[in-house]
Amino acid sequence: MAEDEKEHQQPSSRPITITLPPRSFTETFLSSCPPGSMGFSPGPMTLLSGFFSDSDDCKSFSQLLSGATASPNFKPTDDKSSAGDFSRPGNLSIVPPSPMFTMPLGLCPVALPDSPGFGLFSPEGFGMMHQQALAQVTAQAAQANSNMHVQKEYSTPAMSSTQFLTSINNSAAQQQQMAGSVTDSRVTLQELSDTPHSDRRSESSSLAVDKPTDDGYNWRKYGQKQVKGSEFPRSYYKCTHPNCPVKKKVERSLDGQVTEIIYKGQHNHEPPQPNKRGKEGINGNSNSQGNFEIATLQSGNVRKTRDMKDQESSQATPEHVSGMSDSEEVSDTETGGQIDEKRRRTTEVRVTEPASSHRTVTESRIVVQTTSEVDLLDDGYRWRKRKLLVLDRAPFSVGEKIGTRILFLVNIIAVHSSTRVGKGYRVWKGTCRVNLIAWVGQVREQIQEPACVPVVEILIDSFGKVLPLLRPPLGKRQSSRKEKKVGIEHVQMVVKEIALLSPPPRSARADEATSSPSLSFGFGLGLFQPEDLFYVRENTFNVDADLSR
DNA sequence: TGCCTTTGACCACGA
DNA sequence: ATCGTGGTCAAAGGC
Repeated sequence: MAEDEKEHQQPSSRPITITLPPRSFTETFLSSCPPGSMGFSPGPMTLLSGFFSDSDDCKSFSQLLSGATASPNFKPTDDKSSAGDFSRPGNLSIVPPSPMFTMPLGLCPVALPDSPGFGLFSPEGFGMMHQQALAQVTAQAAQANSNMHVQKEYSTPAMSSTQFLTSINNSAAQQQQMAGSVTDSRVTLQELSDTPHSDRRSESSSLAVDKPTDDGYNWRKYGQKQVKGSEFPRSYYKCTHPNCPVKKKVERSLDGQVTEIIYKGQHNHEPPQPNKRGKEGINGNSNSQGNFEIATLQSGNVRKTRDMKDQESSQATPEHVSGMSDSEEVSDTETGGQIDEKRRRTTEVRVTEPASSHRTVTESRIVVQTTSEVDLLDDGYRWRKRKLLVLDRAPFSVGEKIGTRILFLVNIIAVHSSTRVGKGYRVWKGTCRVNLIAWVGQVREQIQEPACVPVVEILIDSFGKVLPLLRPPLGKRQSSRKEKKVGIEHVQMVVKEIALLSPPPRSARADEATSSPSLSFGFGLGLFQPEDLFYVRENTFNVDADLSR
C-alpha cells in the first residue's frame, strides 16, 4: 500500500451494516413456512414476523413485542425462582415463553440448510450460504431456513450446524453479532460452549488484523487496494479450494475491525473440516469475525450487486435469500472455475454503513458492527456505535414444553447499574436501543434451571468482538441428561423500532452523550420489552473482570 | 517447502 | 482517446 494511502487511513468509525433481503423475499419465505416448522433463526424482522404468522400476521417488531408482552404468559420476571440467584433489576423484564410459535428443539436457525425460502443451505450451496450467511451475520442472524428438511440437512455430518458454526466461529462470532449477534449459531454453540472462556478470550485477542474473517472456508488474499470512497483498504480474497470461484472483499479499519464484507459467487464445495482448515479458522479471532459473517449471512443480507444485472447465469446462488423468486431455479451444474466470473450471477453479502436510525426492518441495512465513536444519527439522539455482537444461543435446561422465548439483542446506550448475578453473569439495567439484532429463542421445554433462563452472557474480546457464552454458571449447570441446549433461533432484526418505543433517557441525549462521564455503552442480550431499561457499563464487558470463570 | 501476504503493475470497464 | 476506478495478476518475501 502506498504510504499516502496509509496516511489516509483513519481509525475505523464505520459501522458495519448488513443489507437485508427485500421484504418481499422474507415475506414469501415466511409465508412458505408452516408455523412451527421453522427450524432456523430468522434474520430480518420480517422473518420474525413470519414466525408469529400463525397467530399474528406480519406484525411489526413493535407489534410483536407488544404481543409478546401482552401474552398471557408474559409477565415481568420478578420471581427469582425463575432466575436462580439472578438479581434482576425490577424493570428488567423477562418475557416468558410465548406459544406464538414453536421451534424444534436443537434447531439452529442459521445452519439450517435447504430451506425453501433460502437456497443458501442447499447441499451444494451450503458453503456459499455459509459465507453469505456470514454476511448475513449470525448473530444476528440469520439464519435461515427452516423446515424439517432443513433440520435433516442440518444434522448431516457434512454440515452440522455445529461444524458450520465452528468453522465460522473458529474464524469468528455473532456479533458477530450483532449483528454480531449474528450467529449461526449452531457452530458456535457447541464449540464455544465446550471451550473455556478464557481460552476463547485469548484466542480472540490474538486475532490478526488483516486475517480474513473466518467463515468456515480458507481464503487466499490476492490483492489489496485503497478504494475510492472508502476510508479503509479493501482486501480481496479467493477461496483456496481448487476451482472454487468464490471471492470476497473485505474492508477493515486500521484496528482490524471488519467494516464491510462482500461475497461473490458460490462455493462449489463444502467447508473444509475444522482440522483441515487454516490457522485462521481455528483461532478465536477468526471466530468472532466468522460469527460476524455468519450473522450477516443469516440476516439475509444478500443482495445482488451491480454485476448481477448482466449476469444471466443460473448458477445456484443464495439469491433465495436475497429475495429471488422461488421459481427461479438455479442449476448448480457449473463449477466456478468453469464459469466466466463475469458471467456468473453474483450475490453479495454486504455489510455497510447504516443509513438512518429510523430505518425499519423493511429497509435493507442493519448495523452489525460499529466502532466506539459517537455518531449522530437522525433520530435526535446521539448514539455510540458499538462493535459487532454475535451471539449464539443461550443455554437452557429443558423440561416440559412451555413455548417460545424471545431474546433480543440490545444495544445498551446508557448504563445505570449492573448487577452481577453469579459468576459470569450479569444483569444490566439501563436504556437500550435494540438497534442491532433480535433473536427468537424458542424453548419448547420448561426450563428447570432458572439461572439459565434470563441472562445470556456476553463475552467481548479485546477487539470488541462479542463472543457468545453459552453455558450457565458452572455451579448451576445440570449434568442431567435432561439438560439440553436448545437452539435459539436467531433473528436478525432492525430493532430501532424498539428504541422509538422507549425513548432514550436524558443521559443518552446527543448533547450529553459525550459529556457525561458516567455514560457507558455496551451490548446486552436479554429478554426484552419496549419499556425495559437496560444499563450496562462498558466495562461490564471487560472479559477479565466479569466473564472469567 | 508450501501457503499466504504484500504490493506495484496491469487490465477491463465506464464515463 | 483519455482518464478514473475497481479488480486481478504475479513476483517477492514472510511465516
